[in-house]
This record gives sequence, structure tokens and C-alpha cells, in this order.
Amino acid sequence: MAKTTSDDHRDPDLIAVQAGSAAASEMTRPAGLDRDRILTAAIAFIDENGLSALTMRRLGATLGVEAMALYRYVPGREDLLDGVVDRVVETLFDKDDGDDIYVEDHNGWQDYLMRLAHGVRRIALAHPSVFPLVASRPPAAPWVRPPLRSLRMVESFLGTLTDAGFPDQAAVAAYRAYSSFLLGHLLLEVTQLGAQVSLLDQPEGDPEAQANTDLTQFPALLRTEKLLSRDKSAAEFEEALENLLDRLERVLRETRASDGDAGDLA
Amino acid sequence: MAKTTSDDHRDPDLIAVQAGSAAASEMTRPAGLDRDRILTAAIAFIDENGLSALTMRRLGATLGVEAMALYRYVPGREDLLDGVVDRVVETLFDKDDGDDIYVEDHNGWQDYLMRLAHGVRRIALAHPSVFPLVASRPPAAPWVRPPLRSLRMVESFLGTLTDAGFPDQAAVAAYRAYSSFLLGHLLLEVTQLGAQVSLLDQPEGDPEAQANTDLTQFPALLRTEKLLSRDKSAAEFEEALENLLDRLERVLRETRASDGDAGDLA
DNA sequence: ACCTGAACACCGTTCAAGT
DNA sequence: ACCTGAACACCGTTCAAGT
Repeated sequence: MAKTTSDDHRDPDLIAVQAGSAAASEMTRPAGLDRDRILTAAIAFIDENGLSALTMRRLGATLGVEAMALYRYVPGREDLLDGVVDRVVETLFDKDDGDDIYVEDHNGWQDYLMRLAHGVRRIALAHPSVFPLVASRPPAAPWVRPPLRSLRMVESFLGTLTDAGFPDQAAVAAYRAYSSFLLGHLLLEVTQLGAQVSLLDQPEGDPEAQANTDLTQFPALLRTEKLLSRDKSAAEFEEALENLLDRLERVLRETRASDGDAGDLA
Repeated sequence: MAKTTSDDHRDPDLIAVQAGSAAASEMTRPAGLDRDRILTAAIAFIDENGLSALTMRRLGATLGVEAMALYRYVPGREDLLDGVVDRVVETLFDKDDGDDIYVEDHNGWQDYLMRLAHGVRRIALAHPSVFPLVASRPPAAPWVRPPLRSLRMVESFLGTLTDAGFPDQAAVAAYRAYSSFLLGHLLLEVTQLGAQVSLLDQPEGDPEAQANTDLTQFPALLRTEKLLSRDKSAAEFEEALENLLDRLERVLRETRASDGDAGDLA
């Protein structure tokens, strides 16, 4: 390895980071520090080294600069993280970015909800180490529900459903159900991604023996182990999404039948 | 306030903590340090001061001891947090603890799933600042899905469903759907709890004016603001849970009709 | 046996000083 | 105008030393 500072019982993160940053600082010199460049660097850093490895000092090094220089452009670490979350979430609206995932022009509300769900899932899978942050940073307003984090997203969601004939109350209920579904599914999906790599990182003893910790006490587990290990995230996501859409469709139809204010859902 | 160390642009957490810890250290002196006592103290600390305020040094102070003493009983901070999570999760199985929420003896699998859901929800609401940890700590095995975090819980879940006639595959699919639902719902619920208090904590400017940040650009939001602010978490939880149970019941019935291996669900 | 003091390598953050 | 050095108050963690 490179120049590490003598004593060696340190955070395992450090090793990877220090090895990488030397090379990285060469390329990014072009100066012109900038809030945007800092956020980009922070996201890349988290993607590569994990959230816990991100410090102001290390991020500075990545940009060829001392940590203190960052404070010209970012009020502090917490704000940096908020910025990272906003940035990542807003890539949803970047034209050119994806395979036809524009949430703006759509064919009906079902299509809209599917595009939105797939778009957010794409983000989560692209930045698995950032997503927990998307899920857990305190929202701007109390009724903003992660992972739908911006006023713009909430507005577009509610606007689309109410335009499609959902009464306000039903649209709000749908917003809540939808955000719960997205959060639960995607957070579990990225968590499991993280678990995969962290198992490969630290192979204490042989990797086989560790996993089989006397499952003999747990017959049902033992029996379904193969099933449990099979990853069906994509299919499950689809199935749960379709199920939610069916439920909403039912609500909408019932609303139309008895044209009062019956769209409660909760 | 009390004795704070001169300069005062510090983490807002600190103020509350220091004020409290002086009083607390008086009572807890009875020595006899102990892993159990440390975990209990850590949970209480997080409940009162939030996760970010928990440091080894501060926790030590709470127990009338220097931070270094903790290392006799706990390998390190990360392990401490794992211990906290295990401890909180396992209160589910404590007899005497709750109003008839025993997951072990039940009347049918639906009853079991309802008790389990309500039990986990009770935990989440009792320790809203701990729950994000329950949700995000890397699980012991890759197929352990938060917030159902222990082998014991997974075993009991799968055992109950398969005993009730679910084919293994359907039981596993149910386990996945159920954990996603719980995680999404409860994480959002505690997040919103946290948002409430953090709004009261830092009232910059008048608390009214801040919230109304030119919502004029967001008509649907503006129109539904009242609806959005109304908290219906409990009812929504119930409704989503019942919906999930209905879905599972359908799967089970279909399985029984065509008694093959049709219980796919995913 | 159990706790502490002192030390080490790191943090975030401020601010006067350099260019 | 933009960055840095030095400093401050804090971290987690180790280890020899105290009782």
C-alpha cells in the first residue's frame, strides 16, 4: 500500500480512501472550486467509499484542496449532505439522463406513477450508499415524505392524480401509500446490496462456514434458505407496484360511481 | 445555562446533554458497570438526546464513569449500536411488557401477523430515535430484512405461515412483502415524529411565516395543505396491513384450490 | 478486577493570515 | 478573491498505570 501513518489499527475505510485519493487529486486540480463541483465530488465519494468515510478533510483532498476551502461554498457538513440528497433526487428531472423516464409528460396517472416509481428505483440502485440518506434526512416540510423529497415532486404527484379525477383526499391518501411503498421497497433493496459487498469485504474464517451458524434450531429457516437467498427484488417491486395501482384504480372508480366525497382510502 | 466552556458556537445537541448529564450521573453511581446497564443507558440517552448526540464519552458520563471504562464491556461504538438495536427489537418477546402482544401464541396466521405488526409499531413509537437504526444497521444475514431483525423472528414468521398451509415459496414472498410494508410505514411515521420536534426546537423567525414559503407556485399543494398536515398514520397503518392480509389470504386460497406449487406471489 | 490519565490519530469549524 | 495554517473543542480507541 502507499504512505500510511505507522500504527495500523484504523478504520478499514481509510485504507481504501487514501489509496484512491492520491490518484484522484491529480486529475481534479483544474481549480475553480464551486458548490456544484463539491456536490458532484461528494456523491462520487460516497458511491465509492461509503457514507461513513465522507469527511470534510477527505472530500477536500479529493478536490485537491484543504478542507477549510470547502466552507466558502458550503455552510457545513450537514448542509453538504442535504445538498447531496437534493442533487441525487433531482436527477429524476434531468432530460437526457434516462431511458424515457420523464415524469412530466405521461399517458394517464397509472403511467405517471409507474415512471416515477421506476425513476426513483433507478436512482436508488445507481447510488445505493446515498439512498439511506435520501430516506432519513429530515424533510423540508413535515408532510414531505421520503423518497419523494421535493415540493416539486409532491406537487406533480398530487396535481397528476387530482387532474385525473381523484378527489383531494384520495390523492393525499394515495401519496402516502405510494411513498411508504417506495421507501420500504427501495431501502430494503439497497440495504441488501450493501450487505452483499460487506460480506465480500470481510471474509473472516472461510466465507461458507460463517453463514451456516447452527440453523438447526430454525427448521423453517433451514428449509427455505435457498428461497430466501434468491433475489427477486425487481419482480417483487413490479408486483407490489401493480397491486398498489389496482387498489388506487378501485378507489377512483368507486369515487366516480357515487360522485360524492367518498374517496377516503384511509 | 450551567458551566459551558467559554466559546459558544457548538453543536446544539451539547447544550441539552450537558445540562441533563450532571443530574443523571448523581443517581446512577451505584457502580457495577455491566453490558446490560450500558445498553439500557444508551437507549435512554438516544431517546432523550437523539442518536447524533450519543458519544462514548457522553454515555460514560451518564453512568458516572469515564468513556474508557465502557470498553471493558463493549468492543466499540459500532457494536454498542448493534446491541441497542438487538435489545430494542427483542423487547417484542418480553412477556409482561405489553397489552397482549405475544407473537408466540396466536389464533391463526392473520392474528399473528397483526400482533407482530402492532408490536413492532409499538417499539418504533416508543423509541422513535432508535428506529432508524433498526431500519438501517446492516443485517446479520443477507436475507434478514429490517425491521424483522433476528433469526428468531424470521423463523417464527415463516414457521407460522407454512404451518398455516402456505407453501414455502409463498411464505417467503409474504415475508418480503410484509417487511417492506412495515419498514416503509414505520420509518415514515417516526421520521414525521422527528420532524415535529425539530420544528419546535429551532423556531427561526416566526414559526408561521417559515412554513408558508411561497406555495403559490404549487397549486395542488396549496389546495391540499390542510389534508396533508392531518396525521392519519394509525388508520393508514391499519388499512395497509389489512390490505396486505387480504392479498395473502387470496394467495393461500388459490394455493389450496389448485393444490400444486402455484403460490408464487412474486 | 476494574477504572483512569495520558496519548494518538482523527473530526468539524473558525479565523487571522497569506497570495 | 480564494485558499491555507494554526488553533479549538471535540471524537473513538489503546494502553500503561493506578486502586
